[in-house]
Amino acid sequence: MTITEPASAKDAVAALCPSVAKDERIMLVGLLAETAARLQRTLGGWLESECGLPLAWYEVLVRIVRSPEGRLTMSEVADKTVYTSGGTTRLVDRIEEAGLLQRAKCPSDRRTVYVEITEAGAAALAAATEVHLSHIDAEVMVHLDDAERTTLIDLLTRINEGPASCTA
Amino acid sequence: MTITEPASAKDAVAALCPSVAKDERIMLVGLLAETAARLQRTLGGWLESECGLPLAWYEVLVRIVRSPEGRLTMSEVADKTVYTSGGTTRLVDRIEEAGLLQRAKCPSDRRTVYVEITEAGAAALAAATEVHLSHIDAEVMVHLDDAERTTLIDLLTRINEGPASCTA
DNA sequence: TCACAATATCTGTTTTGTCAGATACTTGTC
DNA sequence: GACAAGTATCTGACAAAACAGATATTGTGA
Repeated sequence: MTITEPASAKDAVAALCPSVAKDERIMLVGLLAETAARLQRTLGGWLESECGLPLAWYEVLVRIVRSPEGRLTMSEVADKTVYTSGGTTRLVDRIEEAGLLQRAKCPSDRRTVYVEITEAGAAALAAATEVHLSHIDAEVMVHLDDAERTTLIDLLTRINEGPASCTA
Repeated sequence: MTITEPASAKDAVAALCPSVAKDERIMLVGLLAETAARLQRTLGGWLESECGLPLAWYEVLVRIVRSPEGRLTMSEVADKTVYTSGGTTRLVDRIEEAGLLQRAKCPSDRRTVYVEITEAGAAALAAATEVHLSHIDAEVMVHLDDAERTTLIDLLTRINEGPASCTA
């Protein structure tokens, strides 16, 4: 009979602590999730309450505008927003129903559906951007100078680019 | 009568492009969301398929182990994981039902509920950590050297710390 | 050309999380 | 001590997203 009865879970935890709790790699992944979630909560809440535009919709509209063709396929929207195909269908359904974007046929491949922004969507995006930027400045940019912002974008871009792209 | 009929939405988009599509601040917020979501998809998928432990559960367990007392209140879990209080109640319900953590009473305040890890939870956490770390190394750390990882943690930590904490 | 694998999107169902409000407890004031 | 205000957690109803599989279309090799 040992003495480990009362706080055995705590002992197990103590054994874990150095390896788990302080590992920078695990901290980084958790911190990334936490930061993104917190920004989505705060910035998204303000954007929606002040503009009536959910942040998820904003992200879709921005990515369409950003694209070279001014339109994306459903698959591209799904990939860029990291939703499943089913989730994308329904998200686009809602935004389309609100009149901010529209589906269009692809003449060369009848499976493909293009997603384009409407005039109302462009107007909503422009109005929301002004509000959004002011909140980003107040909430995020006060913590970063220009060089740090660029660094952060660079590091995140590299993480985001998936499996190591180096060949040699 | 103007000539703006056919591609008027495109014109509106063109007017937006410089200000919206290329603004580093908006890119940063979108990139942060995208990166976090992508990692949750990939790392979370692997963790769950190989260990049966959802990433959201892992994050809760890690934060409990990381805490000085080895336990958190429901409010603290909610704050650290960026869930609502209701969402936290249900998340903790599920993890508790799986036997990986347990609620405990707070003697000094009967409203407060402590959340502690169980032996099974500690074991699951230890097993999952090994798997999780190998995937983090392969998916994330190949893109960053040690200094960059530290920089990234620093920048994210500052963003995460909410409203500017400077006083003068 | 026909069968068959691959691709793009959509749908039925279930899980997950939010929101608003309920409940239970504590604290400060009179 | 009683009351109002504040705090911590939980619950009911709803919305959003995942998962698995269906449907339609395209590309490919015998």
